[in-house]
Amino acid sequence: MALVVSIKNKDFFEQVYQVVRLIPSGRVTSYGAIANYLSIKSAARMVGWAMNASHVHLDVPAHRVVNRIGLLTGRLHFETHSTMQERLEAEGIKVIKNQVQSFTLIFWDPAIELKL
DNA sequence: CTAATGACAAACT
DNA sequence: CAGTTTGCCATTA
Repeated sequence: MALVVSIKNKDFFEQVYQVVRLIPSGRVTSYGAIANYLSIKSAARMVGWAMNASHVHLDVPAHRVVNRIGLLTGRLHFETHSTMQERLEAEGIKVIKNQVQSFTLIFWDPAIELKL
């Protein structure tokens, strides 16, 4: 299409999508954790950027990705401002005021879960 | 190439 | 403790 975004950027985004797809149901992770796993720890913003483009990648459960304190900062980018929370609650994750409850308990760190 | 932006994060005031 | 500033790095204009 017209918005095929240049040509090669996929490389970076694909890695982000791959990790996000591996997030188990009922678990969440943070942008920074994913960035860290991809060896770009200081570029957590890039992960969020990839999520923004993930709208065409329906396999990417972007709702399981929140910021470092478990806040659903990306909810505004979903279909509605409540889609993200509803999907999380559908997986058994309690969300109050856009904040994931027991965040540290359901936090899924790829650097740890996917380590060799 | 320069400047601006962004679904973050850590440091600072 | 809440709000502001800076760093980070890829993408876009």
